[in-house]
Amino acid sequence: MPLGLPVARLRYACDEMTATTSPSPPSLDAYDAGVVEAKWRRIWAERGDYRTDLGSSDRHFYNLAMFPYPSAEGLHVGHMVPYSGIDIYGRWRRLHGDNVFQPMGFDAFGIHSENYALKIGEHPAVVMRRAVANFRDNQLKMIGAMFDWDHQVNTAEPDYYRWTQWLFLRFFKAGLVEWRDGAVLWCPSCLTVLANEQVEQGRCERCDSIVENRWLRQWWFKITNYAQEMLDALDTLDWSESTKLMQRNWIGRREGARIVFDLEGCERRDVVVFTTRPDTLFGATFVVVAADHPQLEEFVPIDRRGELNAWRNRLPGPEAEPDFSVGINLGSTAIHPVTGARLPVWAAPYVLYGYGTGSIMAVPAHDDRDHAFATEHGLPVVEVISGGDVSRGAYSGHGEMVNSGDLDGMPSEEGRKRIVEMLERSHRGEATITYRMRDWLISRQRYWGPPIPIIHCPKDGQVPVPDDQLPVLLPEVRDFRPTGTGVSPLATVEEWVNVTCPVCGGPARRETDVSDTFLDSSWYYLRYPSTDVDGVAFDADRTDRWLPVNMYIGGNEHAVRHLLYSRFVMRALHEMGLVGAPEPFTKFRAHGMIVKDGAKMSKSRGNVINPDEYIEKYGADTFRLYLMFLGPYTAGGDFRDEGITGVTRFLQRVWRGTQNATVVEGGEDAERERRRHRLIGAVDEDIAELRYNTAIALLMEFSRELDHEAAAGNGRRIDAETLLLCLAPFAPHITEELWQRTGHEDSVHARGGWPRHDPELAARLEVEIAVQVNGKLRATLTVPAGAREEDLRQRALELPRIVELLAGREPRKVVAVVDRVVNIVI
RNA sequence: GCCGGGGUGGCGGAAUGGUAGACGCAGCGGUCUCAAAAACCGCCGGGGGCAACCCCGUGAGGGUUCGACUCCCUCUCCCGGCACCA
Repeated sequence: MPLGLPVARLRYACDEMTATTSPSPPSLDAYDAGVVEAKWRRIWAERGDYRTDLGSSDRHFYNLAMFPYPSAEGLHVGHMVPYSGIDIYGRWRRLHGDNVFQPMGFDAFGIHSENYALKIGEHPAVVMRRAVANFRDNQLKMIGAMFDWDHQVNTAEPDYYRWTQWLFLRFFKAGLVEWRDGAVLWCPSCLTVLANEQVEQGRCERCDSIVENRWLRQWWFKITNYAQEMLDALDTLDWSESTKLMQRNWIGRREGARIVFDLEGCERRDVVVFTTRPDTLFGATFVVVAADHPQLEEFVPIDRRGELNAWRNRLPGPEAEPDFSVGINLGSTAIHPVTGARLPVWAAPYVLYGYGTGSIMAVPAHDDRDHAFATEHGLPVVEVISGGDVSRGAYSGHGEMVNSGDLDGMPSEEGRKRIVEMLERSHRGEATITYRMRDWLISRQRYWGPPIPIIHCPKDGQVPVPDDQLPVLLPEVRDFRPTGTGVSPLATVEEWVNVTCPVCGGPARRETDVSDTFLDSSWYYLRYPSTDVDGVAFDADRTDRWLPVNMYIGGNEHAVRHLLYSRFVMRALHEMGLVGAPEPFTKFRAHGMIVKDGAKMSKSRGNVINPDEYIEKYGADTFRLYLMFLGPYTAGGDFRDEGITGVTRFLQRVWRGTQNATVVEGGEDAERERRRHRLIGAVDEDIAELRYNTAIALLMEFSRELDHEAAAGNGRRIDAETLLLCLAPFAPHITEELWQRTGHEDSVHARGGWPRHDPELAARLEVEIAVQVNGKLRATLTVPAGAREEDLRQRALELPRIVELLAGREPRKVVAVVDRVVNIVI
């Protein structure tokens, strides 16, 4: 970098600094993170510093990170990111005066724990209790977060799942639960059904087995009732845009039309199709019904049913790559609703029963899949929108209509409206909206979950277990292995299954499926504030006071499932009048994922980094700071520990600098006050935006300057205090110790303790202006802040270097920007 | 394939359209020391020059602008999500 006089001066100043820098006074003992951290964790716990008064009407702030799924492996480094991140945010809010509630719990039910228990041959309840104790006492408590352990939650304990069952019954009574047959995805290894969100590319997300299609009677939550509301409400939420976008895509709202085609040659009289492109109606050359359509037999002439069923039994599974050669001509005929043309009716797996109406009008000229299918089976392709070359492939853009009767020559966007109007007039169709999102399948044929609180009575049907008989305890069974027959292992516990019907008193059987783990976690944030209230899932007063959650941090891997289910549950409860707010999380930020060698950390990959050893070796403060300093909080990245010594040195400097900064009187120094106010303002802004890495960089810079000043004997006490307060959210133990050592009796984390920031005092008096010639830096200029453009121009043009470069030429133009730059164009 | 996000020193990363590389790691040089470690200080994108300085440089190419890492277009690679959704 081209540097002139200022550098020379800087060098000189530093040399001087070297001379005056002396080792720490002998009275200063060495910083021992282990001792300091243990001491303060003990004191905080004894004093109950972080027990929240939930009844108080103070400025409340509900600060939450997604709770962990306790597994035998323990928490890895990646888990510590959200917990450190939320704690920094919570401590910062507390310093700003909020009454912060920051609870923690355990998502302890579910297939993951159960699979592990099966593997090691222990009971899941035993494994779970051990894992929870390890997570809490050996790991979570070690990071020095201000979790309020008086309000922890464990979804696998009866005092929690009692209310999960209660919640199920509220939904049941509100008509939001259905027991119905449906095509479900079945994992042949986990031996249970999966929600479609739990299937990735045709494989089970837990065990990677190829999933199968099954037809089972199952419990469903009607989340699709809220598709539009949940989509609309996204606009009101302060969430990471990427997360909102994923939810929008998942909900998948599509505008289009339903169109009726009469049928001939089969039992069924007509078929309704859904299309997003009604403008292509004239290009429909055949109709396709989903291969998994439950009434497919009705679409085929009676004498061909055997053939159809034989074909159906040979279909490839759901994991197969799209194969457009698979299809069967059903032999019946569809009548085009406008032209009256006779179109063949086919069945194929490329059409899905679960979306739209389960049947389509195929327009091979303008849809890639229809084009591929038509090519495979020799079906006609008719172009109805110009703009592409339909002999080579489908053209799905817009254009001018052709081969469309009276509409020829019209832009297709316009034709779309005209065709819908035409269909509505003749009652052959209507404009409609369809969503990609499906209902939530919550049945699991497994053991380790809350039994669904329903009793099947031969006379009264599906009868809810009365509230006063909750919880339906999960029976202790010796053999909890999944059966693979489509029923849960609970079905083998005869004395548990056989009950009397609450309505008629006759013999009846319990529902033997348990509910999806995501149901447990869809309402845990409602439980935290009320864990100490008996007799209700969540106390109305507490809930109104504390919900919605003000800040929620978690991984984007839960962007659709957990966050969507939670929103649905909250919204439904709101509509039932049970909670005041329609949305559970006002603000949500996804943290970045820490990976190791480019892969997600997991035991199976053998790349798990255990945080315990780092905390043991460097201390929790250093570890927290290091994780936050790795990069932008919301970005994530590869875990390396090469840089951790930088943080160690930083804390050493803080330890030394703050204790040696003793100047109280005569420390009025306008320039240092300016620097101090700048620090407060900048750190404040950075924390608010979760820019923890840059906040730490500012603190490092400040601490080095303070350390130099302190070593020279003129470090200001007020600078030390400011540094400690601004650093406190990141490094809670060391700052508390130093706060005490520098003569304070209260806590550095006391509510409302954040240093006052005055933006005017933070403003710079002098600024350095870049002087460019044709956009290239040629000199700099130091001027009073706010100097006018005219003055900047004049001063710049007088600089010797600039005079030299101009060599007498007259500048064509001189651009000046206050406090920034002067650009001389020649 | 579609929808997002990104590509900046040896490395992690900073930069409201205005001095690219803050902060940190590693490296090099130094202070201290009998020595080493620790700690502290300095240097640290590439090239040229004795020096003053000059040229090049934010994935590639083009554009807008007095001025572009930042805005626009095309391409490319990486990461994430969705994926037979009509």
